[in-house]
Amino acid sequence: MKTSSDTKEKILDLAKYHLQARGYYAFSYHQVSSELGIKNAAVHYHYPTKSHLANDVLIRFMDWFKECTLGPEHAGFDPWKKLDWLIAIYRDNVSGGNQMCLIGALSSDYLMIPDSLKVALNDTAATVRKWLTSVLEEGLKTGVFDFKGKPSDKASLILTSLIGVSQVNRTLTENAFEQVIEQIKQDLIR
Amino acid sequence: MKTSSDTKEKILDLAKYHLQARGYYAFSYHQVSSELGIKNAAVHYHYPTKSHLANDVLIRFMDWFKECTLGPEHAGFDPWKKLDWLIAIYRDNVSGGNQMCLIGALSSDYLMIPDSLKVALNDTAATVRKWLTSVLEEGLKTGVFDFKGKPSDKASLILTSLIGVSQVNRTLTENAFEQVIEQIKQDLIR
DNA sequence: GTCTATACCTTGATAGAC
DNA sequence: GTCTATCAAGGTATAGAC
Repeated sequence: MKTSSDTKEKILDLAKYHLQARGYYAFSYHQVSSELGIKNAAVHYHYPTKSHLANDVLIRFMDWFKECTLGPEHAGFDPWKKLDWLIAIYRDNVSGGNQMCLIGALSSDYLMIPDSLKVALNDTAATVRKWLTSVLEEGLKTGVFDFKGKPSDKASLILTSLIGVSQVNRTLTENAFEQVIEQIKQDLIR
Repeated sequence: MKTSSDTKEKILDLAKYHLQARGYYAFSYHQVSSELGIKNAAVHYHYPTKSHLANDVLIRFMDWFKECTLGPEHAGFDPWKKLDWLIAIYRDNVSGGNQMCLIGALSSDYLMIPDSLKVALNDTAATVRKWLTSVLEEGLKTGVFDFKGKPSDKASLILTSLIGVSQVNRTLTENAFEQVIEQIKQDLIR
């Protein structure tokens, strides 16, 4: 059965890709519509404005993130495995067509996005950071991680380096991403 | 004496500001010209295309960076002071109107910038990373820093987190920048 | 060195036919 | 749900007067 939401989902997928490849401002309806074989007006039918579209991309990601991290599978993960799960998301971004982090891609155009989108962006960033903080706290308590400083600060450091490296991976060096991952892990053991 | 390069310099200053505030793609000649009280055609006289302008902003930054780090003043700095000098650059970006790192701002539009600009961007990123690596090596040797892993990996981690946090400082939390700085320092001592 | 004027393109978005 | 047609806005860039 081909439902009406079929195209809507495909639009979200493509929009997410192009948002992460080019950022909010440079991303356009034309990119999405042409790759889908439809006209830009058809995209406007599903998502009246650009900010609606970006907002739904963000909300869908946040829902997915929450579903994963709160789900039964994650409950069985130890802190290292949870961290690796997060890293894998970013590695997929980087290797799958040099994409940036969704949060970073929208943040880099922060001055140009509407306020409503900023709210969703702040929510998403807070959700990820909060989860990572709890993972670090758990690892510290169970002794599998060993580091100085506050878990919340450590979470900010790890998250910003992941965001940063997926932004400049194309610029920095051949293999900046794996270098950063290696160092993140080195700084979690003693 | 008012030289011809007076306006040219002002254009570079403004272009740098707007590049770091909005990224390459969203930044425009109009922003620069209007704030300077001239027309966009006058800017084109000094810098024929957008990529010429961005290129010169980048080159000027790289020259300044090299001049500082190779100059006599820096020779007297210990590794902590050198690191603080780099951090201060980023802190100025963030506090001076929520600007991003110049490298990060251009990297986020990497798919849209011309190849010639990519070269200058890669050069600049390599220059900074190389310098930071040498600072970390020096600190490790003299015993003022203590960390696991390779200095070059550590340099990539620190640099990407600085780039990342100046990108998402406006998104993440109230004081993400100082949190990240605090953790970077915690991870350099034992 | 700066101006006016203009050419040309791409966007986001809307109206209305099918 | 998708189309054609169209619009206004804003961008890069050039030509030529002053």
